[in-house]
Amino acid sequence: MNTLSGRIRLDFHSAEPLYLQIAGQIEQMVARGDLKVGEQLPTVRELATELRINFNTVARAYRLLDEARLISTQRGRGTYIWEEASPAMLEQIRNRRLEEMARHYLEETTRLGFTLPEVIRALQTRIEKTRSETSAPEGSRRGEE
Amino acid sequence: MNTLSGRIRLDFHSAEPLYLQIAGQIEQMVARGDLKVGEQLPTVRELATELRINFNTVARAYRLLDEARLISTQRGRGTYIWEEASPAMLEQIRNRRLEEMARHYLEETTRLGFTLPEVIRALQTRIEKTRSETSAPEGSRRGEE
DNA sequence: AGAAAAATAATACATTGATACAATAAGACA
DNA sequence: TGTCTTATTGTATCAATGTATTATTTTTCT
Repeated sequence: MNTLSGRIRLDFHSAEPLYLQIAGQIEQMVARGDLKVGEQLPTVRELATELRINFNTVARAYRLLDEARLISTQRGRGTYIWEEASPAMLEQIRNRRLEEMARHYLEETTRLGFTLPEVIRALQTRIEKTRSETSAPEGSRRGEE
Repeated sequence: MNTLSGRIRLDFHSAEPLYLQIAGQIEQMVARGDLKVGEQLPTVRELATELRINFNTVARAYRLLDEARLISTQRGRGTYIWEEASPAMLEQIRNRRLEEMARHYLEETTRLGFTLPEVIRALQTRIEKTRSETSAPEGSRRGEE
């Protein structure tokens, strides 16, 4: 039995979609401190059974919160409250990650003995490859809506 | 305590599966020469405990590298860096790593919602920063970390 | 009413974890 | 020395988890 169970109330008559109701209520619980950092949420199937809805609807709510960096969904493991729940810090963290990844990319490639031109070249190649992959096929994308 | 312990970093938020992260980082170490031919890797359970994951996930990474003839897994004995890893093969691995690093860099940054210009910009910034650090000699920057 | 879009559900899938198993090594003991 | 037992190693199988794709239902708009 998880913390969430029995604490989410769905209004099936509401104009607000179920997945938004779920996401909103979880958001509130985090804001109130009812859900603490690192805490595990019920699985999509558990919560879906509780609420008598399809687990994909719960998954959609989770994905929304995941993209907002409020929770962390991990395939095969479960979903957890994100370690950094502060909205103010998010942008800073995000930018720091960008710097970190750039630094890491440079460090590791040059440590392998590649020259700067080679490293940049590899990135360009990859960019072009990604372009042709995402434009050509009948694209399934993630960040839609 | 094995060479690997404490040198593999997992990102549980990444879209990249854990077993691929592990395999990739081991490959990286071999390409860098941090892991030498014949050297024993930690057991699947050891490494799994370190990383706080299930040992089957480590086993999967090992199996991947085993199939690629980079390591040799032996039931009841342990896993070792493959004895007959030819220089040509190491070179191949090295190039594969370059591609992988580029792909990973792009994937993770765009997953965080950064645009291509932002990503490239971050890399340029980092390059310049590195330049000024290495030319203005505060020190022998070696391969630490 | 009919078409388009959004929300929800159904199904198949990939990743991770739990558990039991098989092979090898190491030590005990006759 | 030889064999037995035990511990340690990777392997196989299946369950549990979130994800992706597609279909169906519901809502919205004209």
